[in-house]
Amino acid sequence: MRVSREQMAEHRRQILDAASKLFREKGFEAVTVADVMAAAGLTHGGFYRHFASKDALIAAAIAEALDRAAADRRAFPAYLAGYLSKAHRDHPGEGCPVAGLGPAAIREGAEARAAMTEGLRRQIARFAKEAPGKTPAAKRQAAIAAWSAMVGALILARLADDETLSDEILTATRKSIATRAAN
Amino acid sequence: MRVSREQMAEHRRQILDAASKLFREKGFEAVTVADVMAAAGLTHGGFYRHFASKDALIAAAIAEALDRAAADRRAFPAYLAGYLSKAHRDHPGEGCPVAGLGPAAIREGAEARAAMTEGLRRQIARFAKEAPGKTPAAKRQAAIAAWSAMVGALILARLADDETLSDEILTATRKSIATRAAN
DNA sequence: TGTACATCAGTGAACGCGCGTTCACTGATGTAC
DNA sequence: TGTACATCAGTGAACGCGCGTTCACTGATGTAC
Repeated sequence: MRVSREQMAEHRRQILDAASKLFREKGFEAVTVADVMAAAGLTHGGFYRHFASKDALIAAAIAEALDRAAADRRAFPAYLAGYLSKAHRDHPGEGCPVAGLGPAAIREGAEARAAMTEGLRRQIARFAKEAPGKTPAAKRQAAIAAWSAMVGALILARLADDETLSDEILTATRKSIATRAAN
Repeated sequence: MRVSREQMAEHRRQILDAASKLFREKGFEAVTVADVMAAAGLTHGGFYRHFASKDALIAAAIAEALDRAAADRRAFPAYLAGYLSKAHRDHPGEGCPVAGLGPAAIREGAEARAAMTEGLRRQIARFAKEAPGKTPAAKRQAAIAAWSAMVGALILARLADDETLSDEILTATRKSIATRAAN
């Protein structure tokens, strides 16, 4: 049955939230439209009143997750500690969309990649303000290297099936970046 | 029709090579068993004489690609330059299996993840020998941080749809690691 | 070494399941008067 | 403000395609004698 405009907008938000979380946890392909709708408390048939296709949902979910991540305003040291933490490693559903969705987004449509690229730009610009270095170029270089290492370490830590090694990857990269950032 | 034992072994190699390349290029899910067999010059029906399932092929292809990558014996500076190059970024099919298959392997079976973990260990141990640092622990920490940054930068460079930004990610991370390694 | 037979790698059609998408229908919302 | 009607968000069954897997068959390989 028909629902109010406010209700429909709320449903759209629920669908995006569910998709964004499920995609980060299981990947785009392993999550079905029916899974997303069920997680949002709806049935799958109504999906197409909100999105033109699953691909459109993927692009929208990426943009949504990146926007939310950009709202994080912590200073770099706190951000780094949270990023390379066990909690973040173990909860990709609520975690960084670049690490969680980025590798798969390489093969997604133009819209998805454009959103990701914009997310990268924002993150680099944000880190560059606090990065070590005498010139703006040096700061930017340090910001890029730090961000690469953070994303890489989180992915490798999630990949390692040995917890000791996984923890070591987080700790070593965290310390290495923190040491440089303190200069 | 039946083929000789040598021929069959050769076919198995061709299947693994084709799979390893196609998976890195398009991902595990976008590549079908029929795609792999066609790339190996065979028809799909014969696949199950070689592997028990597509999942078994995925695990075998990961192990195969990692073994081949481990055969690279270049010293760190040359390896780094090749790793964070445009050629490597633009040809994932022949590139690093950790960056190309690792993120997707997080959601694969235990065998695939175990092979990846072993690959990580080897790479870290290899880099640690040449890494900067006074103690073995410091060298190992530097090796982990460098490897994280390399994998992360390659993934981010492949993700960015703007070539200028993508090149910048490669160059900035390469310079940053090289500077540290020189200490 | 040659011959007869069993084995089995590879072929291509077929099967069956899962999933994205469509559709007829329901009934509450929104609007026109 | 109240009433009649049109709209349309959501439902759940159904469709159809793609893909992993199976299977009967072929004919060359490998083996027994």
